[in-house]
Amino acid sequence: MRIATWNVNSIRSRIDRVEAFLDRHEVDVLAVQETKAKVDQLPTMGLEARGYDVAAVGHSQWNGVALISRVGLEQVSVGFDGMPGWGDAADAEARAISAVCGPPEQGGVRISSLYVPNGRKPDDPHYVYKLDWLARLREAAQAWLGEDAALVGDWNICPTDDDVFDIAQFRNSTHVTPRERAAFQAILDTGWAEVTRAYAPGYTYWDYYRQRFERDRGLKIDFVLASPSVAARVKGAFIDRAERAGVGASDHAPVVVDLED
DNA sequence: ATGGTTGAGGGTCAA
Repeated sequence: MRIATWNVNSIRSRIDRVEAFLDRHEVDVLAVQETKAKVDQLPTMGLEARGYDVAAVGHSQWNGVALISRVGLEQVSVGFDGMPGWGDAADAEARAISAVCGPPEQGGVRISSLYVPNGRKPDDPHYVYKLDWLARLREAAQAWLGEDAALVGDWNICPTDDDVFDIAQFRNSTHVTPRERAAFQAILDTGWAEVTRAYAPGYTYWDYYRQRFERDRGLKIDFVLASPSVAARVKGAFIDRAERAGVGASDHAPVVVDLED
C-alpha cells in the first residue's frame, strides 16, 4: 500500500495537481492538510472518477484536512479525544481526521491526517495552544499504538537544527523551540516511529518568498509516524520535490511512504 | 527589524 501526506494549501486551487499527483504515483491513500474549503466545496468529481473516496472536515478559509482513499474509508472520526480548540469551535476541529483505510485483515491502516497548529510566535497564546494540542494528541494516540496506525501530516516542527535551512534565522521563531521539539519527541517516546527521514532526507516545505525553493532554503516539517506494526512494514519513502516546482505549486511537497501489503 | 508571496474572500488574516 502506498500512502502519502501533503499540505496542499487550498485543494480547490490545486485540484488538478492533486489528481495528477495521484495518477503519477498511483497513491492508495492521500492525507491532505490546509484544504481551505468547506466539505461541500470540495472538488471531488475527478477523484471519484478515479475511484477515490473522500472524507473531510473544514469550515472556513483556514485549516481543513481530508483523507482521499481508493482502498476504503471506514470508521471515520473528526478530531481526537480531548483535542483543544482555538477560535470558532467548528473551525478548530478541522485539524484532524482519522479513518481505517483498507480492510484490517488485508493490511488496512488507521490513518490520521493532522494539521498541527502553527504557533505563530513563541510569545503568542497560539504557541501554548500548539503545545497543548500536541500533548493531547500524544495521549489520544496511545489508544492506536497497538493497531496498524499512522499519524501523518504537517507537524509544523523541525525536530533537529538540520531540518532548517538557517537555524540562526529561526532564533526567535516557532518550529524549532525546545518545547516544541520535546512535544514531538514525547510522542515518539510513547512508541511511534518517524519512518520517512531514513529514506527521504531533505526539506518538505519552502516559503513562497525569496525563491526559497529554487535555492533549497526550506524546512522539514511533514512527517509520518507509524505504530510499531506499521513501522515494520515500511519499504521506503520519498519526497516528491518535483511537485513543489513551477507555477501553481503548494508551498509543501508531498511525502510518500510504501508499506508491505 | 523588515519584507518578501500565496490563498480566501471581499476586511485583512493566516501562513
